[in-house]
Amino acid sequence: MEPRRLEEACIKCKDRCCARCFDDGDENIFSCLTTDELEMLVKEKRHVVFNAGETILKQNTSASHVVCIKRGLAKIIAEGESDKKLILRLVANHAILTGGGIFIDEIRHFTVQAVTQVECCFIDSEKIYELVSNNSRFAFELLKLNNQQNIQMLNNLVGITQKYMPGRVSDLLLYLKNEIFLSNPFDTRLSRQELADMTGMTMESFIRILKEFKSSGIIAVDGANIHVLDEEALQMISRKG
Amino acid sequence: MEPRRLEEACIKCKDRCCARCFDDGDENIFSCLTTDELEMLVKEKRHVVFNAGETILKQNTSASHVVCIKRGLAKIIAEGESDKKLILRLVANHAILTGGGIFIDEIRHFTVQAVTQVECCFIDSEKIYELVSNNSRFAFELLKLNNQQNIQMLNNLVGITQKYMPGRVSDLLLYLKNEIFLSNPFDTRLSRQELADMTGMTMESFIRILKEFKSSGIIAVDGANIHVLDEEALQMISRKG
DNA sequence: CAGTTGAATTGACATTTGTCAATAATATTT
DNA sequence: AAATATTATTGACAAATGTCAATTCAACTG
Repeated sequence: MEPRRLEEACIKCKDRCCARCFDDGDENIFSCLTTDELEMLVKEKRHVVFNAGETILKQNTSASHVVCIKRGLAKIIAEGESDKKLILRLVANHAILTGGGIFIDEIRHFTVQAVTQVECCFIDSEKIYELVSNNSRFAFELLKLNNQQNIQMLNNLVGITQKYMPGRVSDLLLYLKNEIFLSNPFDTRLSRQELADMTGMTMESFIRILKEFKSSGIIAVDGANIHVLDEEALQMISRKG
Repeated sequence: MEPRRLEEACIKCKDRCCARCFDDGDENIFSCLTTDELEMLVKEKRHVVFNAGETILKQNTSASHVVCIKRGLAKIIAEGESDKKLILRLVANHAILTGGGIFIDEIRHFTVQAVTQVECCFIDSEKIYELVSNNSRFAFELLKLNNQQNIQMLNNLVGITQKYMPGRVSDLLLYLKNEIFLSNPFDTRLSRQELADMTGMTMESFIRILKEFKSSGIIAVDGANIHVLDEEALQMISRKG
């Protein structure tokens, strides 16, 4: 199957692939929808595949759609002045991306870019509004999602402002291992620059910390493949700052 | 009138002081409530006055209530390891504080402390849940509020990670002038340490930048009183990083 | 009012982090 | 495989920021 490009309508979705996709898991904010609501949600959605490196959502564009990631890995980037970038977090499987400005200014406050090939659905924001209006459990779920992101960002903010680089790198490694890849030698698919952009430091500094960890026997590194050998140590370093 | 201390039930609220308070302004998330809903919300609330310096909400305690600030100024603090603090933002007049963990873990993710004397109301979280369930416009407003805080924190994160100290101090001064005090010579009521804690830098560094700005004629400083003389310059410094 | 306390300021210096340039490694193209 | 790009690594150095200690200033206490 060849990777397809932008904006192919999800014709094959007659099999309700999305409905099923949106169904599974307890974490799923769509699990509270009735079949009718799910049908409505899915009806006019657009199923799109992005190749690695492609931009899924662009910061500062208007936000008329919500995106659900069905497969693949993407990075959320806050673009600052000049060329500075901060990667806020990675998103995988069933993540929902509202662009940050939904309900307010309808502007996207960050860019989302595919790390691997990403299969996702574009859903009209109107549908989300409609669901919030008609299904209070859904509103609840959305609030929950929002708050989770808020807390994650708060922790990020505190970590980045209060920890030295080794602590931040530890946090990143633990995050990748335990929250994103869920396996131990894990293949980040990310360049050193991108990893550095997740910690708010320069690539060179990041590489140096990584090297220290490597020579201390805390991790093993082979290219983009990282193996955490001593998680305790990482946690210690994370705590110590 | 003597300042009163914790947890005085709002008996004098027979005059519906809060209903009125919660009524005014378009920004108010309660403006969409019916009279009945407002009565319900206000009925068992507790009206509390905190003196300057007192802790209104404490991080890591359980979050059974939402707090509405009716009068005064408070600071929102993320407490990190050791003694490090990061002041996330200031809240005044009609702010609603959910503690960050509402709908999720019911834990407060930050501390709120009174800067001036603060008059506020404690409302049972259950009531908020009830309103979200029954009034979709309210759910909407709450989502909006959440997203606003999210965006603000995002901007904060980007600023703190990507700007040098002069840029961060500029941002702080503009924030205080244009979003909190809304007047030009403004009296921060905050110590140098607190101002520094809003920018993620040490007090000494903060003082040095302030001194530079002062000797450049960009601001005039007299104790906690700050006068922005050249806002253009601040904006320039903010942009330049 | 003298004495005491805590905050604000300053200076000297150490540490952390970033910058720039060179080199090595890896991937991509021809 | 050679040539070319891109990415990763390293080193030397500069700049930004933090730390510590001394001093000044302002507010409060008795």
